[in-house]
Amino acid sequence: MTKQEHIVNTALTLFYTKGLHAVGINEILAESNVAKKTLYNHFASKDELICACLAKRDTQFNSWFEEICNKPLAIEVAISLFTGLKLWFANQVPKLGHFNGCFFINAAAEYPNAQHPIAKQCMQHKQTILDIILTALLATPELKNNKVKALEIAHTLLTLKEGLICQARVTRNQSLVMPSITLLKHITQS
Amino acid sequence: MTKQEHIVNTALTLFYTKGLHAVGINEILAESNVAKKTLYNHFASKDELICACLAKRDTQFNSWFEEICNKPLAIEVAISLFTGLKLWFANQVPKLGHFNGCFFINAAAEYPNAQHPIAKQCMQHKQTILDIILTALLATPELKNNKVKALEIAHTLLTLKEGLICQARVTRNQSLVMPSITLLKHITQS
DNA sequence: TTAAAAGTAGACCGACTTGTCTACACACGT
DNA sequence: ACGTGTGTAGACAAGTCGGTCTACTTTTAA
Repeated sequence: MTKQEHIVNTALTLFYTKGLHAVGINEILAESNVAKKTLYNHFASKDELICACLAKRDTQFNSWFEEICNKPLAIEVAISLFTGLKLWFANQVPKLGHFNGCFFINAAAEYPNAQHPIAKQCMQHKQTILDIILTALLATPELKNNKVKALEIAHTLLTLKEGLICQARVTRNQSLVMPSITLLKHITQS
Repeated sequence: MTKQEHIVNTALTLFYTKGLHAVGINEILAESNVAKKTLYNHFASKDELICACLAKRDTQFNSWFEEICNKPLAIEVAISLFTGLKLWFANQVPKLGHFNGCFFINAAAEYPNAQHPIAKQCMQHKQTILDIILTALLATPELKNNKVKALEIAHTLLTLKEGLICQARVTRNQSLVMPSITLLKHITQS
């Protein structure tokens, strides 16, 4: 593992669990046992390090999310999504780390200016997630010829996903997934 | 208006638009034209001021939210909720200020420790919102005798609400409400 | 073997943080 | 008229922040 990767890994864990403003450069250095000069050799500023962490989390999360969504039928995509989320909330997805909400929503909350590179990267992540869901839905026989409906369902699934993450994050309650699942059954019946 | 109220109003606006850690005491003082001693006469610490702001936002938001939910039929509660959110996202609800997501979700993102008073207050707010929705649903003829289903729908509506707020916040896209509404129509048909 | 690259440890800088404290001004009820 | 709130203005303390820089050591590749 490169020094650079090691720094990003340590920083990502700290940023994700404590927040962006709450974690200082010195804490990252202490935790990773790296000299300050080394860090600033690889990253021009704290913001740039944060962006690298967002990028890392993006690939990390998306690879898990694509697995989750890769199901042959639309209803299975939805069910798999919710059961996957439930596992994540219960800290049973090691590669995502200890659950602390959506890193990108948390980050966006700390950088409200939409023009800021960090905010832009968070926006980009959400678009990618929508694309993953949409691609999965369009690969199913039910929806491959109905792009309009597929996009509508993808939006709805995304909304439910974000809502569940936020609720699990704030209220620390993991049992909220069930209503969404029964809801889904209603949709697919019609 | 009391000095204390004036300080809370100014602080709330700044905290909501810029984030908790991003706004310092001095900025609040400069913006409100108040002496530092005055502020610390009313609030023992910045954390206590933040808690006062959360409390203020809580009553402010809940009063709007109760209006929104106060509809005779369950389907109208849902529709009113979504159209209300859409208005909020479009900055057409003056009493809620310029839209910047859910203040409590944003705050919780900056204080991940669930034992922290600020985090607790955010949790409490979400419970109150659930209660408001549930009360509104239980007041309708369709659901007044079915508390189980009312609670299930309340949870689903809450999830959709949080999801929409987060999406509107991060992606700055207000047109996401429609899929949720068509979804709702599917439910009520069954 | 040797020169360059990349690492460590940590002093240091200026700006900013929360919070305290002094010195003074004004308003109000007795 | 006077004392007691409550307010203002701002210096100050003590610490943290991101970031730079020096001096030295280790690794790496030609």
